[in-house]
Amino acid sequence: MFKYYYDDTNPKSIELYAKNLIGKTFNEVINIYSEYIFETSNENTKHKGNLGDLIEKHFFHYSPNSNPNADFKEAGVELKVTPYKQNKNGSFSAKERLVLTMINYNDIVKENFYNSHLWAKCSLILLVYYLYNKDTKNKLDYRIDYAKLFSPPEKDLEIIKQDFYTIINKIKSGQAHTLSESDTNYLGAVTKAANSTKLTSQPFSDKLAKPRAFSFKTSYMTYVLNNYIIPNKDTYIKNESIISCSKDLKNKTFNQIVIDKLSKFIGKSKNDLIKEFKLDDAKNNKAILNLISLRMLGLKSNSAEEFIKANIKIKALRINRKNKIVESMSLPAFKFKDLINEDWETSNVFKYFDEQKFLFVVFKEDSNGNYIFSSCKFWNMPYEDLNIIVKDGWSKIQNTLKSGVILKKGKFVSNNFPKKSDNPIIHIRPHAQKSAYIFKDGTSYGNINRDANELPDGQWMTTQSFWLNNSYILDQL
DNA sequence: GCATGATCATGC
DNA sequence: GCATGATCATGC
Repeated sequence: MFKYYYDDTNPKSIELYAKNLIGKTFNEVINIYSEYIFETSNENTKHKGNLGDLIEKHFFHYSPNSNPNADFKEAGVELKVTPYKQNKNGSFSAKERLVLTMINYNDIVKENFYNSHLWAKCSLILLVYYLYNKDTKNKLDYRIDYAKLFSPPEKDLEIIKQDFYTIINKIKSGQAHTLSESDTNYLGAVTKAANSTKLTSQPFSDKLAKPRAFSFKTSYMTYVLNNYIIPNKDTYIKNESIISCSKDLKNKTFNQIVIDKLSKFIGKSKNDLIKEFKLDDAKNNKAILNLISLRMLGLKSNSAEEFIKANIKIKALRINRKNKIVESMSLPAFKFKDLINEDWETSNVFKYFDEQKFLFVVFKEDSNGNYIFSSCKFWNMPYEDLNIIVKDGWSKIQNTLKSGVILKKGKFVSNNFPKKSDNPIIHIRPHAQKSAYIFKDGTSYGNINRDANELPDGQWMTTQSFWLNNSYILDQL
């Protein structure tokens, strides 16, 4: 038998043994390595930790546990079995965040980073990646492709520590109930409960909070996957970094470093900055303010390592002379048939704002019509805005889909979806290259397949997306 | 003047 | 060619 063909006090030995998993499906692993008779009925297929438990039990031959120490205590190694996926364009992403350990609101405020359970769970991780495929019916047929030890690099660790204290400080100020994953950069506080109604107490407020766990964000894990796990990729490109050295993070937070870099340029006009950075201001370059923002940060491209890991989008905003933000801000387009079947907590809109951070770079129009760089700020949607106001707007849009969309032909096609004025934060609007419709009477126009998608009742409508109201964005600055 | 519907521009 | 970010422009 294969029992104990590894030294559980030695990380390298555990990793070496784990390499036996590579190229095998979970079923094959069980057939080859299990010393038990495997009973499928015992495996609750809904339990997410399931595949990890399976590897612990049938491959490493120890009992699954949920204690706060690392799985291989002597070696200080934590085992994580986690999915990745292939995107439409061929690239690979982590499928989900990596949950590390529950946050005990009452205890965590007494801990520091290095004596926390979190550190025991994330200092050295054996990452076992399997390829997720939505067409594979039986999870046991997923194939394991990588098994590798991972420790967060020094620079990442500094940011993770900052995230840890951001979360702790929010708990200390009695705000555990407004925690959100997008509050932080690499380490997030993700909701973790059997159902959304379960709540728990917090030390500095009477308000009950959702139970949460520390996790590495999906965006962070995608970077880890592509840069530390998948070996020797042909396409490997070293991303630019904003932070050159981990020492820089000892005295200042990542966010503060970014703000300081940008702030040096406050007061300069768009035209000043175009000259300064020798940019080509082609007449209709819609990305010029974004490009300027990148250059102010010392970046050549829109792919800074830290922004990818933290899921941060740079948004250049224009405030005109009347003190209005010129445009609302679009989200990725959605399909009606997806939206109508969604629940709020797993909806794309919720996920987007729960996970997305923004760096707003604000340009204000002066009396001569010049846009002047005036301020910048990191932003993520506050918990209650998302879970009360946006949720309400989202539900009403979903209800219109359920009760039936009425399209009215004219020069423009109008509809009965809730309007911008019906919700303080979000509205929906067309988002396609051209408009395209199929009406109830069978008439149609436009490139249906490219620009429209089907409504529940068989009509087709120009593809829409959610937008953040410009008035709301202004309030957030 | 602004909301709403529509479309342009860029990067992959 | 598509997805997404950014902006235009008509009609109320």
